[in-house]
Amino acid sequence: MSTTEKRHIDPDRALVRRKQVLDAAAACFGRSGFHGASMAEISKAAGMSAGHIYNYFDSKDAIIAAFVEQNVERVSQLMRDLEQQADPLQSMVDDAPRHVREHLDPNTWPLALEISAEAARNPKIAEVVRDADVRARVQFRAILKSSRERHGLAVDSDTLDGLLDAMISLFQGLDVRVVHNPNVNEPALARYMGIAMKAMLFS
Amino acid sequence: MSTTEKRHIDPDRALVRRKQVLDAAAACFGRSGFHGASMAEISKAAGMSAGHIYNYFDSKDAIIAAFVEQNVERVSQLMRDLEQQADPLQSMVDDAPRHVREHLDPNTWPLALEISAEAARNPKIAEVVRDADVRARVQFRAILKSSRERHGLAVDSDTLDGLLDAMISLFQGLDVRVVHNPNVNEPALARYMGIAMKAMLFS
Amino acid sequence: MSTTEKRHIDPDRALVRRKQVLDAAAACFGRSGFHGASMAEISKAAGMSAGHIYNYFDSKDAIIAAFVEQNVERVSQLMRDLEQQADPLQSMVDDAPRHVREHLDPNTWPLALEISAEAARNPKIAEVVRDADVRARVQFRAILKSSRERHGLAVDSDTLDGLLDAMISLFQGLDVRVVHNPNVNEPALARYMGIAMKAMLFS
Amino acid sequence: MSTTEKRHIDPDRALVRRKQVLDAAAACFGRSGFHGASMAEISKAAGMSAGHIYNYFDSKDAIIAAFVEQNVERVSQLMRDLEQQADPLQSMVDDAPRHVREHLDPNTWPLALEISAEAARNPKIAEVVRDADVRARVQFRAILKSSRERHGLAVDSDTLDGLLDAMISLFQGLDVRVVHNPNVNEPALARYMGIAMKAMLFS
DNA sequence: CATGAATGAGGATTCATTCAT
DNA sequence: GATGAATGAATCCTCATTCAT
Repeated sequence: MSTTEKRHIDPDRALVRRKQVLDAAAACFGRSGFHGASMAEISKAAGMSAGHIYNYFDSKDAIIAAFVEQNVERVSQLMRDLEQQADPLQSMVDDAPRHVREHLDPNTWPLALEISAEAARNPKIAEVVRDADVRARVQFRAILKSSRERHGLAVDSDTLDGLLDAMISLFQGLDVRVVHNPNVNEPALARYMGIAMKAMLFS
Repeated sequence: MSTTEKRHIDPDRALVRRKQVLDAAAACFGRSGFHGASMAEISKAAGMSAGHIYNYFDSKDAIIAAFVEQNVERVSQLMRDLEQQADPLQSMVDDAPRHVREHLDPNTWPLALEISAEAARNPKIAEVVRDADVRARVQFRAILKSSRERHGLAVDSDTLDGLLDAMISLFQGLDVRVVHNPNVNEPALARYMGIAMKAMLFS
Repeated sequence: MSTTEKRHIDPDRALVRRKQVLDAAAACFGRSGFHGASMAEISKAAGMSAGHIYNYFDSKDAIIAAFVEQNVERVSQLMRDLEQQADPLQSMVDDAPRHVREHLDPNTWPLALEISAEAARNPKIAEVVRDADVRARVQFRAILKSSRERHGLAVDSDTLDGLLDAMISLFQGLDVRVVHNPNVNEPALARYMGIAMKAMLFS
Repeated sequence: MSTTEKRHIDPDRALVRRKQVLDAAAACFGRSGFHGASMAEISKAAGMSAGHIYNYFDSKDAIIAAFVEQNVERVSQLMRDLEQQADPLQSMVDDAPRHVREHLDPNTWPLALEISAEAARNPKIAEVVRDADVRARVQFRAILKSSRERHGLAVDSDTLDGLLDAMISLFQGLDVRVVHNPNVNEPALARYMGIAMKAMLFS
């Protein structure tokens, strides 16, 4: 998954332009979805002619791919943050409310859903998403392993596999949940999320 | 629940035709997504001319809406099944592996995701989905309430709110998870799902 | 090179429509060239919406290919006519004026040129054109061989090769010539064409 | 002959630049045709920015026109060469094989065809091409006249008209021929070309 | 002189929808 | 009821051309 698509004389300016487009795309994608957002819509939001966008991206699909790549990188950042914690297991439980709040943020979840839905049928996007997932799981697994060892808990492969995916599933479910129930009782939900996490992490 | 779309001479035949279309649509939507599936594709799958479909549905959006409505009803059926159990709380925990398996079935999750993503941007679909969710939560809440009372557990409103959404979130997350990690370790995941559910349901 | 592109319930009507499009295309191609003619232009000339044309042709390129195929078939017809003659060699010489006149017809040559120019860079068209040329040469060669044998002239392979291509070249040159000199002195030209042909055919 | 396109500080440098562009254009036009070659392609081949080309040419059409003009001048050079010969008629016949070889050269004929095809629909190009043709015919006619007089052959206007166009036609046909039959038997063809030329020139 | 970023009109193509039969 | 021919608006994308630097 390439980082720079075209050669430009001034790479900084080009990067700014690419960001402009991706930011505009984020807004449009959130509003209308990948397929609902037209290049015209995106170009207007980016303050740039539609034709010019093609100096920075090969196609609309390339914009979608770049956008997905960018979004998918945020998970790795999360992992790095978690790594810094003294006791990651406890931190996760303690930070549950914050993470819940973030996952319920209406600027985030429509895009997360859109990405997953797209990945479900677009193999190119699926690849991006799955590669990122592999990387994130590797990081997460290492964190869980060392933390659990310190707590004297099991760290066999199956255990880590299950814990890993169950934990992530719990959070990814939030993005879906809020679509179906926008009036979710956040504190109450966070409390139970904490209960579930604690049970899993320390079993 | 907007069922009466058109007037027909023979309502039974009309119903058969509508079902034909919806079944075809299900296949096409699963393969190509709501926007990727064309009316031509659907009409071919339905063994019916494209034009004729418009005798049963006002528009493609109407087909999507009807399809979503139909899909969303399956949750209610689940609730009714659960209601029949002697000890629903324990049944849920015990049945975790089966539910996990079902949610990881590749015939199901792409559509679940597609529906959620569509609901995130199409208000009409959002309404359908949210109405169904309200109804499902009412049913689920009643089941949880009576079961937990029998177990001497708290049944205050906040508790039920949180438990409800956390439980559903956990399962809805599976549909997303499998997209990102198609090689998920199912038994291991099911085990931890069970742990999380048990902790939540009996807290 | 396929003959029927799409399936239609009424093949006759479809054929009429295809012909409509090809006739319109002929006019537009003659006026503006393959690339200069837009689908909008063609559709207007065909009395049919641009979108509808795609029910009969896969793409604009397919229209070009079909058009070329159709044009290229006329040479075979010429060969069949020639075959009927009692003394093909003499007929060719005698009919020189008529053939010259036909090649100078302004409805014909722009398209012949356009086809050759397109074949020079479009491999798909080149194939069509070359296949037709092979077939035409096979027919022409047989005619020349038997006629020359009857006249007691050489019919070795090289002789036929050279005679063949030189004869065709002479006529194909006319299409080019008339572009460069639209005021060509037709009878005078025809006379010298006859001289050249006679010399070649009977050497 | 419209040479003075723009005013430049250093006319020599400008001429060099124009040549750069025309050479690049020749390569691109040969590869992709007039319409297939983009300004971006040409500018890259010319080692010059697309924008800068517009300091030397008013438009892409102006480049095409200049390119055609330049190409079309080569015929005059041929005439001058021919003029130098002791017996031009015999020289033509003798040099037939060389001329055939040159006309079959794949670096030449695609452009000749492209030019003729363009002239068939672009009046501006048609004018350039026809003007050049008039001049070439004047030169050729003078050569033929004096040579034929020396040989005691007819030199009336009609005779020269016919001979002229038939001779040129024969050669222009080669450019077309080779597109349709790339495996042309060159020596055999040259032999028959010689036969035809001899018959015409000395009749 | 020279660049290449930026524009915007125009092109091919798709597709939901209509309607005569 | 049922067809599929027909429409036309909308979409992505290309490219000649301009212009600030």
